[in-house]
Amino acid sequence: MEINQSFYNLDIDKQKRIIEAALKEFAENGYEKASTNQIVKNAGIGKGMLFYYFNSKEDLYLFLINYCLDITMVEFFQRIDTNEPDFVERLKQIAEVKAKYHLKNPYVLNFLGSFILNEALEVPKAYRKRYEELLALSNLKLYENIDKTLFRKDVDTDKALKLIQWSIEGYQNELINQLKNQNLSTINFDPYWAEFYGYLEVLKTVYYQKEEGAK
Amino acid sequence: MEINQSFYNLDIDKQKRIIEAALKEFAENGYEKASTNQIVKNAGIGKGMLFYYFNSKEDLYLFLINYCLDITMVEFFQRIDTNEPDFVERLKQIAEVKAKYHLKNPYVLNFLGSFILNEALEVPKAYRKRYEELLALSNLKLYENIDKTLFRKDVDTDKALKLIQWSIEGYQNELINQLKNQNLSTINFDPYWAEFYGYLEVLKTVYYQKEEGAK
Amino acid sequence: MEINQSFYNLDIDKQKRIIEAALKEFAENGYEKASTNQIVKNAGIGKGMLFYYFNSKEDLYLFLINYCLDITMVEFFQRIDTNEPDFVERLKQIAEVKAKYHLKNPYVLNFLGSFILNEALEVPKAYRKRYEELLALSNLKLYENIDKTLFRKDVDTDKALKLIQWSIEGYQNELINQLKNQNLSTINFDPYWAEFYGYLEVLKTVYYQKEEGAK
Amino acid sequence: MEINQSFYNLDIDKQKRIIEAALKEFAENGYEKASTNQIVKNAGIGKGMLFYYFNSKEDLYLFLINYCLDITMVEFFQRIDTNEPDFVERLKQIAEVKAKYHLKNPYVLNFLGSFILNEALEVPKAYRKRYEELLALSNLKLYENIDKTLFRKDVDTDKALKLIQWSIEGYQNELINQLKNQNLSTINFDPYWAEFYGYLEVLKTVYYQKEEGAK
DNA sequence: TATGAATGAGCCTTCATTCAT
DNA sequence: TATGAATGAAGGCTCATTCAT
Repeated sequence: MEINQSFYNLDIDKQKRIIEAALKEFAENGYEKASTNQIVKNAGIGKGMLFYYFNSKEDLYLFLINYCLDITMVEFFQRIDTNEPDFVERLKQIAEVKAKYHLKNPYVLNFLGSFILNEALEVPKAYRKRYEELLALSNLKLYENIDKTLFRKDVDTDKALKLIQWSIEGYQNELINQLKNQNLSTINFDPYWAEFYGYLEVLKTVYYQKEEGAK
Repeated sequence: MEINQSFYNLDIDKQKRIIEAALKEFAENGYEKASTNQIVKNAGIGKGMLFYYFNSKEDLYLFLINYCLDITMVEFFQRIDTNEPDFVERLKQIAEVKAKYHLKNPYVLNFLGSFILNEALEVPKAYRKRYEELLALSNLKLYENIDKTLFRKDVDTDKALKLIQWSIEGYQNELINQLKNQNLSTINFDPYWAEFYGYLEVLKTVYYQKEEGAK
Repeated sequence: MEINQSFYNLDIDKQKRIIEAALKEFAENGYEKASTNQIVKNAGIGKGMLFYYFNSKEDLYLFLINYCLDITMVEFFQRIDTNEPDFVERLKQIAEVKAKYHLKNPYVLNFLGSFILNEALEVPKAYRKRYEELLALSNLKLYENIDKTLFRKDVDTDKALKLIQWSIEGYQNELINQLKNQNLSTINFDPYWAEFYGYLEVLKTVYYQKEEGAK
Repeated sequence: MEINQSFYNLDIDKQKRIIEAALKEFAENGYEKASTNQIVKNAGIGKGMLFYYFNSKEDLYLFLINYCLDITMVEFFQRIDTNEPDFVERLKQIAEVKAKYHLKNPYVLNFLGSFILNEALEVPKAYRKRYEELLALSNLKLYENIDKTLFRKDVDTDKALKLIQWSIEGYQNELINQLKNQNLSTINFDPYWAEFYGYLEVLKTVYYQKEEGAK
């Protein structure tokens, strides 16, 4: 279950090469179809070393889950600034952090996505738990310190928060779907951000109170 | 490409057992990892029969796509009544139809989901096309004959429609996630419907105009 | 080991259809690769009947050996006229009988050929023995009543007989090889016969004594 | 298409065991029916190694074709001395070379024979071509530098050459047939050579001119 | 008799894992 | 440490044979 310490004694570069090769292979093919042969070939190491470092394909997979959760924690959640009390603005900020994180770690999100869907492998409870803790943290980051007085009074604010969140997730999913088969590095994202901000304005208009001073 | 007619001569029950076993295996494991051995074991038929009926794993998969698209057409799309002009009410109706369809055909939706994601198998264009036709029909069923005058004038109505749709999809996904590992037949869905209707009311409140006569 | 008598109660036509289908399949593919499915399809009978008549693929094969040996006896050996005392003329006659027999029973010779080569199946001794009896008969037909005085005195006549026989077999094999992939029914055999007769004349010239009376 | 270099790093003995096992299996059963299971069992190697070395059954087969053509070139054709102008002596010499080659490489000739007959596998043109080049070389080695003045004038010399060649092939085939099921290493071939030389003398007597000086 | 659906052993091939070097 | 050769279980699929109808 534990990986061999000697892995950490490798060049950082070699570690990275191995991890990226594995993430890529798992993200693109899923757990079962992923080939350890392909991984060692792409990583440029001998077949035996993969199993020396990680014992088994399964342990490698579990290691990667932890790795991705760590990365996500550091490069995503810790960068979310919870001082912004405006919920829609908060979501906007999160979207921006997420975009950077995704560009920097292209396989991580896909890998985590495939991990959630994966039912082929019996993932130990501990890993699911860590993931759920991250989800909980996600909620905290999302709702902590939000100024609910901005919302109109004639609807339940918690419901409103959820509806807004879902709207935004829906937009992002649709975008991901559209861009799925394109080369991300060649895309000009500006129009998408503009469109996104347009939607955010609508959300503010319908869910927030009319601004007093504005009148 | 064509399946063996003798399959249709089987007990309806046996046909169902085979189809369900295959849908389940594919939905849970994806095309490549799905094991025909597992399917025959779960279906309780001999090893050779699967290939006698369906020639190959691939043809079985394509058969299932068609089967699921047919089911979905008949038991989902054809039951949506487009006479209802109120968008939120329309969504409510669709949710109800979808719930029945899902309870009756528990693996179909999962399978179709896995089919969309599948990159392992080169699915013939015709199948993708049928699926896209269904998606187009879906839009028709969703937006056809909707009364846009119900919406408030200070936001773009098309944006509003999208935001509402995403909200509702978000709610449904969250629900599915929560209920994923429970035995559906033992659940009392009433509280969930109540919660759902609550959300719909909020959407009406925020996105629709104040009703004239009400004042 | 014995085939089911009911086979003989079938229409002669149906019997023929089955036998020809089986001979063709075995001759073209060899014992192992021959498909009983293909045989029943070509014969136009149900899968079960083949095994009802012949018990097993192996027994069918053995039946066909006997059948071909019988045919060969009747349509080949019995038609060779051993009154011709001139060895080369005898061989010429045999070649003509063989050609007719081959045209009438296109698969029989190929099948017998494949039977001799076959080491995949342990053919019972009895069948090999019958085949060897036929070979013995072949020798009889070939050498019986031959006028050895025609041969020159300075070489061993038995050796000469063998050498002549091999020469002719060599010619025939080469011809078969050349014609292998052509449609026999479209070939004009006359030039080949002329060439063959040319070789026979050479054989007479070199192996026979100078004719007395001719001088 | 290329075989794994590691095959060549094996003990020569192990290489031989594998090659011989494969040649035997293919020669005796043909391409389709030959079982890779049988080959690995006879070669005493693990199931996966055959595919590690040779990728596929087909590539193994193609490798063997090349291997046999190489062997035949080196151990058969290159040893034929075309300085001997006497055709019968040439054939005698060829027979001796062939015998050595056959004893040293018992399965090669059988395998090549089965390769020619093989219709199951679409053998790449290059292989057929190499084989045909060998056949062409064979003709060269057979007829090059032959002194045709030795032959009697009253028959066509080319016909005579063919008839002689067929006679000798016939003798060899008959011999092979007779010895087929015996253990070659225990046979004393001397009497067969004596018999063979006897036949050669007859051929000289009948096809050559009477020697001038002898009279 | 006659059919063809049903079975399961065996086919070639892949791949995670082990181990000699 | 590091390699990659070696193993064998499992994969999809075929096919002679049996059996319910």
